[in-house]
Amino acid sequence: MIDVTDQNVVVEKAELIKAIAHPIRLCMVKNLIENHGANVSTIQGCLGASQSSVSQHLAKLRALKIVEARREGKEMFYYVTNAEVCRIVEILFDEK
Amino acid sequence: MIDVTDQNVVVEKAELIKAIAHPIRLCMVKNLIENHGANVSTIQGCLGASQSSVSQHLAKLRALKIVEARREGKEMFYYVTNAEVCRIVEILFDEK
DNA sequence: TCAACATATTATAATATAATAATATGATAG
DNA sequence: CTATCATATTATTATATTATAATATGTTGA
Repeated sequence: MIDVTDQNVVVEKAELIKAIAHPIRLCMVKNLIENHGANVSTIQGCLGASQSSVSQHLAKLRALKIVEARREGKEMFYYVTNAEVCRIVEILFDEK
Repeated sequence: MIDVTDQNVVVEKAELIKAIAHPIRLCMVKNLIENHGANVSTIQGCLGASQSSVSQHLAKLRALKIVEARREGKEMFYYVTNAEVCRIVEILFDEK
């Protein structure tokens, strides 16, 4: 009666939104969407967070394929690659 | 340069999605939306969770006004009252 | 009134997440 | 090659979340 597939989907979706359910990460994702990506120092500048903190939060977003990064010389350029997350952020910050 | 209002909005939104960023709570909300509400024993039956666990998770959802409850005799009837959350759940479980 | 049912609350222990500090890696200019 | 800049990783501690167990509250029928 309990569909295990469905259960797994719920767990996965919960993990996905958990990844953006933190002020720093949500702010990062929001800004990355608005600005079509940015490098780490820029992201850091916007928030008040430490280098290590920003990097660790980005690692979590990367782990769930919410963002990806490409190297640009010394810097890393991050951008959002998850359409579902984009839609959710849109709903959250939509001035209706 | 840093808009405190915006900061607060981000914190609030992060709290909102954090409330549904747990498998049990996400499953509850999803089912409550699909079934237009339910009483606690029904909710409990669907999940494998204990009475106490279900009740505590419902309390969190209540605290953020994601759900409300009305008494119906001995039972409590819960239903989702947050439109934003409905839209997010819709996106998450939409068979595209 | 009281037993039982449905649900909520509280306390506590287990686990997960986050912040901080220190160190490591990779790229480039010189 | 090496110093420096940009970022990542690791270790550790502080804090928050969760599950479990026990107890409390409110409702109803006998």
